[in-house]
Amino acid sequence: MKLLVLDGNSLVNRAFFGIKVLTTKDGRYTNAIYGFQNILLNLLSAHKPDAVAIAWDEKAPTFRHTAYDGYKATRHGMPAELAEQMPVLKELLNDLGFVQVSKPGWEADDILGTLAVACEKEGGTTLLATGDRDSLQLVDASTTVLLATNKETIAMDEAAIQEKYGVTPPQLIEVKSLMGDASDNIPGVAGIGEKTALSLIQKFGSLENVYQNIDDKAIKPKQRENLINHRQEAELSHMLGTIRRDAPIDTVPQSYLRTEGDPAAAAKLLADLEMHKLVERWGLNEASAAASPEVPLAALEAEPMPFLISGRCYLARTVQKDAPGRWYAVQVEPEPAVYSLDENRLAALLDDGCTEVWAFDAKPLFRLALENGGVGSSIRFDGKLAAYLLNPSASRYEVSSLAAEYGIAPSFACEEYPDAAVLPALCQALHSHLEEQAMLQLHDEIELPLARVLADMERIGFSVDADGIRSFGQELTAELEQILERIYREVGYTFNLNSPKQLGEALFEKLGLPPRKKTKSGYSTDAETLESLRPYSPVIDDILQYRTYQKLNSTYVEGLLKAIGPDGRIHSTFIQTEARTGRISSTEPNLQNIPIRTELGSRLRGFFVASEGCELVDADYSQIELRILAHITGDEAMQHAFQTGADIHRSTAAKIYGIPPEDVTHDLRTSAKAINFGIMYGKGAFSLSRDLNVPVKEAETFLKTYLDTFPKVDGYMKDCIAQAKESGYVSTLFGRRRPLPELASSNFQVRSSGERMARNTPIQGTAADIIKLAMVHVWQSLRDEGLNARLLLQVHDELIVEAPANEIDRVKQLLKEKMEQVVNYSVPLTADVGTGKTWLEAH
DNA sequence: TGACTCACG
DNA sequence: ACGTACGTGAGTCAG
Repeated sequence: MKLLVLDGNSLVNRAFFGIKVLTTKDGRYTNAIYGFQNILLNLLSAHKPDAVAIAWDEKAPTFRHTAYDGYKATRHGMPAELAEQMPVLKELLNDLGFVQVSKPGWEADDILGTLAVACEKEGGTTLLATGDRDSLQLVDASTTVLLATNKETIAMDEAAIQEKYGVTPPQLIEVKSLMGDASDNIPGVAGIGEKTALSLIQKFGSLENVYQNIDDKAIKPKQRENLINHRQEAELSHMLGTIRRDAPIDTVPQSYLRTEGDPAAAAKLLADLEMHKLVERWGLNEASAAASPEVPLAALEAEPMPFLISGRCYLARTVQKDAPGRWYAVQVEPEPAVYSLDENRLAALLDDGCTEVWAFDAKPLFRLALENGGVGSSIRFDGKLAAYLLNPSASRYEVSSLAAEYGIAPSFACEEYPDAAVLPALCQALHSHLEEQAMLQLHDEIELPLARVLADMERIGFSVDADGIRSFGQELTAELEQILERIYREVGYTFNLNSPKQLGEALFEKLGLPPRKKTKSGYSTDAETLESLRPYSPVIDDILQYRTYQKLNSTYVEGLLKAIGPDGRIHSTFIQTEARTGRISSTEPNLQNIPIRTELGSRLRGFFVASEGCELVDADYSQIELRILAHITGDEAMQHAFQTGADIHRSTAAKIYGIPPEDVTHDLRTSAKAINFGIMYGKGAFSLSRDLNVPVKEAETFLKTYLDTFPKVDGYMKDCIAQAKESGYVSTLFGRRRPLPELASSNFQVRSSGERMARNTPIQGTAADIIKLAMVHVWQSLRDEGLNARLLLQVHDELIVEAPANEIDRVKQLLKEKMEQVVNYSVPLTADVGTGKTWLEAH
């Protein structure tokens, strides 16, 4: 018999603190329930026990508590977010057929100890799963502790404990009675820590024997004094630290065999907790199907589409790793049918004029249509975009998991395309949710048409001067070699400069520079740290320069060269369902972070060029986020500055200091600029003071003056957070939502972060909405006017168009007009337009 | 795979 | 007292 015993309280704590935020749609916390199941499932599959017992602490007072009042007095109560999950978890485990055990006055680890003894008596073995090192004392020939750490689970048997601590498992009690345990309020002997305690027990074997040999010369005089003075505490600690093995519980190992439980109830509960994947992992699929009302199943096999569908059809692609899957079409009326589709049929369907296409992931369909001379005019709905709008925080959007999430049951069976059976109902559910949440317009007028624009941008690509990039790379490589040689000479040995760990050792150990910040794994060596070390050694300048050059060379020169297609152009992928604020992102390669802030880096933009006979037209919004802030808050002073075309940072500085704008010095303007941006992100006095190089006190006053000067900004931010706490989400001016479960956290850090997201998302998100809508308008106008100019790239507040020479003037005008007129707010939007042969010139 | 660093808005 | 600015993606190291 192999018995697995879980220390429920210890593991649920690990699960709770290990997973940041996880809630159901209506705001119930589920992270501990989820994490605990993960741990349990992993244990089951790794160790395949015959029986499982899950042990829980019962509420205080515990047995050992009564013996010593200080015991556990300092242990924090369970956070409310965890406490609310406990009864649900216990119910779930019960439904899953696990036996749970607890006893008033006894702790989970006493139950662990008791069961280990019981199992051994029967000739079995026991695995004790816990996150608490205390339980290591229970290890013996038939008992192994599976110690869950932050990273992994380590199996600790007698040999492992001997190797790690140099003592036997029972001797760990002796060690602890000397060193104590602050978290458990076990006093130990003052002045004796882990090192001393271990070496004493290694030498003398037990607490008692230490006192028997108290005059031994191995014990230092000071330690001897402490030992003698605190003998009582040591003996008390010994009692407190000994896990009991006689808890009055059922000690027949067979009692812990897993029962059938109530699979239907478990499936229902998991569905309610929105943990649809876990239904499958627990093997409850049939139970959940049985629990749902019977549906007549029409068995269908996919067949090649014999004719054009007229009416509505649903399109999706099979999910497979690292490759695009196969497209299939689902028809509901007049009879359910599933068809496999080749590209020709697909392209025909997308513009046939008598079919309405509801797709899941429309962008590749738009691309296919565009490649075949169409525009995808039949595409009306995209389930993936809908799912993103409904919850932009998900990490992926897939038909199967969304169907489970939205409670969709298969309406027929299709072996070849299992998702086909839920696709129509899923799309309909997503559509009605969008409607309920007033986001249908966002889908119809922004996201779906934008998918077509992005498909076109990906298809067209951005022409680059490959030779130029290569020779720039050679310059960098040559320079890098020299810098590297100098650095090695100055440090005195060669090492891997790309390794922050090795660099830290070189700087702070070999050269003895003063360390500043610490990271989780050693010394911090980021640019800010290095900057502050510049006065100490000339090597710092070289390292900073190396970093800059290395970044340019590996990420940009090498990265971009790899991405050039056979047509000499770079075709990035734009992801519309990634950013939680509503922005789009760019990958493989990322064209939204090409350097510009330094002269050297910006040279790369010179290699992004217009094709033969064309020029680039670049337009970027001026201060779009601050303008949105001015509009959204209704602050008259800020609005006035934008309405009169003033320099916003100068005018902010003038208002704050009560001086005429012309008296604003460069430094004052810089501070105003920092605070203007800081406000939107929820920056505090601490970091503002660091940015501006002034004392925190001064930054505090400055911040307060700002908020007094712009009271509506202050009011807006407060309202924004209060409203978000009330509703659980924030919205942009276009109605795009972002749920913020972090706001309900009792953890200061998590909650504060949620509050900053609540301040920033409406602004960043509204800006994203605006430029997205502008892109749709620009793309459509270029088409309508029969121009050959093409949108190439969006960089959050900037659009880049490639236009034939004869279209330049019209395109400049069109871009500016469409971008500025996309909304009519209380402050004007302005776009600055430039042209040139390269991106560097045009911007 | 996660941590670190750094490029952009 | 907490820890200290929002949102991204990519290259590199090290366990």
